[in-house]
Amino acid sequence: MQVLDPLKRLKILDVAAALFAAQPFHKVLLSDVAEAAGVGKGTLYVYFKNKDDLYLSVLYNGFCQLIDQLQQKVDQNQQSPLENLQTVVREIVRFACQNPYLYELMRSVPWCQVTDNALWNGKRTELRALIEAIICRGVALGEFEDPHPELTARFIPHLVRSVMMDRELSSTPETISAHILRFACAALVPKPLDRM
Amino acid sequence: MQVLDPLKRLKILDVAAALFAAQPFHKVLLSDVAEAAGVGKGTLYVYFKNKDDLYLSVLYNGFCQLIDQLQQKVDQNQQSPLENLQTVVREIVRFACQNPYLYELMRSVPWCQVTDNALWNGKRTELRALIEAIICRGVALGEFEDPHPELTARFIPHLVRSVMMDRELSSTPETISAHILRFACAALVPKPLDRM
Amino acid sequence: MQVLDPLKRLKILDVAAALFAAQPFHKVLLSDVAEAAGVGKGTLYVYFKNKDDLYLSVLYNGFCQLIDQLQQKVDQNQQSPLENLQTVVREIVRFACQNPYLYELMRSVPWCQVTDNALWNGKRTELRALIEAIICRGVALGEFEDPHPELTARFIPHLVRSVMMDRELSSTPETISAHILRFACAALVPKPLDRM
Amino acid sequence: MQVLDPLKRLKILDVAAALFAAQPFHKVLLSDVAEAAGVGKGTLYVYFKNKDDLYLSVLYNGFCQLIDQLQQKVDQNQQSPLENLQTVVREIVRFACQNPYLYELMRSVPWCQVTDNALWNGKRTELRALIEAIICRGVALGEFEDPHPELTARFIPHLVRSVMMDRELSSTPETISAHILRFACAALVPKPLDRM
DNA sequence: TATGAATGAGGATTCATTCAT
DNA sequence: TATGAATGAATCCTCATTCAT
Repeated sequence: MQVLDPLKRLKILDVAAALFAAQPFHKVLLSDVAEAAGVGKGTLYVYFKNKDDLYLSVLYNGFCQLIDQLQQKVDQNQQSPLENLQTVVREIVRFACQNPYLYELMRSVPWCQVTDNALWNGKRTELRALIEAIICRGVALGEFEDPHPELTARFIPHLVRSVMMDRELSSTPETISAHILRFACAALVPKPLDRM
Repeated sequence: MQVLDPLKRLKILDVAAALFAAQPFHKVLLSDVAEAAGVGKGTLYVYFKNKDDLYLSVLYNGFCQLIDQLQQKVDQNQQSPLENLQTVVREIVRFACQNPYLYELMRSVPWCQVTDNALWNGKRTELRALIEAIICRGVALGEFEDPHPELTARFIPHLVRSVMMDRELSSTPETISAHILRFACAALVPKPLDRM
Repeated sequence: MQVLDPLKRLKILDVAAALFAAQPFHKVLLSDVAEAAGVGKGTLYVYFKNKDDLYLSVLYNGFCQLIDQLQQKVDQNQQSPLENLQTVVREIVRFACQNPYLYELMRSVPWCQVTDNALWNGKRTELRALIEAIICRGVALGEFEDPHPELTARFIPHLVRSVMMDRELSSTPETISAHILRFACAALVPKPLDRM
Repeated sequence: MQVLDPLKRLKILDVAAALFAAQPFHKVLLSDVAEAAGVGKGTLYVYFKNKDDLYLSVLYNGFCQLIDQLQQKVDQNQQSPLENLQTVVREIVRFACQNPYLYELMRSVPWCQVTDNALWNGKRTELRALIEAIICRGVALGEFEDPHPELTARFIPHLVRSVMMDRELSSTPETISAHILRFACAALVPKPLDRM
């Protein structure tokens, strides 16, 4: 869809993200979204097919942002797999702290049946692949040891979420990152003597 | 609330769990719940105050079931913390496999603002406490090593969910339990040489 | 569709017929229909799928009524084809005068795409067939003379409509019937001898 | 209203006639009209006050066209009332075959309450008057016999429409004209002597 | 107690119309 | 003049909830 004013579209996505994450879908009124975005109710329908489409676009947009940021950070500087992993965890935690609502939203498989569901799953896979690639590289270089990198790759984002879910903790991003990393590295980094 | 037919109540909770887990709250119609449970729409209001109450009861019921099963298994036989942890993980995985909808549902922070929200959250805390207690006991006995048992306790249920979420893997409960345990133990069980 | 209270359904159809005929479709508000029928807005949706369905049901209902009345009158008493034709014209005029709105509505092929469109066309055909049968019987008995009974059959209802359309005439039903009959008989009844 | 590009105005009227005739008023979107006419939505408001005005203009335009053609043909050559009637019927049928949508549209009483409704209805009256005049002249000359010329005048256009409405017949304009004329003349032309 | 017909507040969506360009 | 993005009033429709039976 050729979009008229991309900035207006982003503005809408932005305020919608905050609203959708703060309340369940059915409590978010499009009139609230419109008002918060400073546009008319009808304008929402110029940029999005309907409420479901808006919701989905919010999720997709957030996903893309996160992956782009990760990819950029990982590609940017030549780092070891361990450093990469640290970077990824820190970035995810940072993103989750900055966009707690959005990150929580991204948890679930979207229930709206849209035509480009494939596109969607593609992004999901992309994130997993990005993490898995780091682990695999680590295994190849002998830095990591992991019989199931694809499982571990799935764990990482969930570990972040598990901590984010209970906001009353008010742990700092650093504490969270550190604990997750400790957790992940314990499983990945081979030790002089085997255990278990 | 003194209820006349506890079995009918459970039947309703059961089908509601399946429906709530498969779709977001607002797509679950009470008429669907009633039909699936084989009762009249009005009957739902005999057993539950309203839709929010039904939703919350489903969650509460789920936590009670899971915790009861866990507590029973843990108390039952005198075991070491490590064995306890293994038991807990296996039981959670088993529960999640048997009640995939319910377990998936239990993930979320409840957004309904009802009076007995606290009661509800109490159960979630209870589950965490149960796991945390095992870890703390392990630390006390020198079997485990963990600077943040309360964080680790939060991780466990989410690790299970992270694997459950992608059903296409078709991993067996055993595989899942094993990988999660490997992961958790790596972080908890001290090794001859420290790292990090 | 098994209908709950057939009388309520008829009541709704009745007031809806008046409203739909007095104004174009888009000016008829369902809230007006509900109020006029003395029921809640939601009740309309218990008896009809949506606004289009209600509109269509009004038309269909009117059609059925008219045809039933005609069939009854024609079957009732043993009459000659000419007498039958007179009866039919008088009945149509009477119906049109009693239900001017409804009759005007029935003019057009319904534009709502409904599943039982066939059912609909069936009724339309039924009316034509009823009239055509009378003409054909007349031709067979030598009372009428008509190379195209199927065309003539189509004319009759339109002749009525043509007169009904301009209400300011305030001709009596009798005048209208008489003129239409004179018109039709002139074309149908063979003459060496004058008639009427 | 002084209009800059009369051809663009006609183009709009043309496509609007087709759309209005094919669907009820409320299903015709101005965006559809604009697109079909190859102009911008705003342009419609340059040539017409609003949607109602466009609709009315379509009808008015149609009547003007038809009446102009008829008047011209009737005035053109000195003819007997019977010949005039034949000309009129043939011309109406021709017009209806060439502008089936427009003609079908002209059937209805206009429901828009606009100020120049009168102007509009005047044109309809004009058409009736034109036909009535022919019949009256015939009666005056003793060629016709009709107690209610004003009723008969109303019949003619509707007879045409009644045949046009069912396109599956695929009768030629000639067949249609012939049957209508047979019908009309039967009622109008006095006989001891055979007619046509 | 169990029911489901009736309800109407609430919210998504449409589309004629405007106006800055 | 021509445009089409933006608008919001208008209205259809949903669905949780009630209550007479």
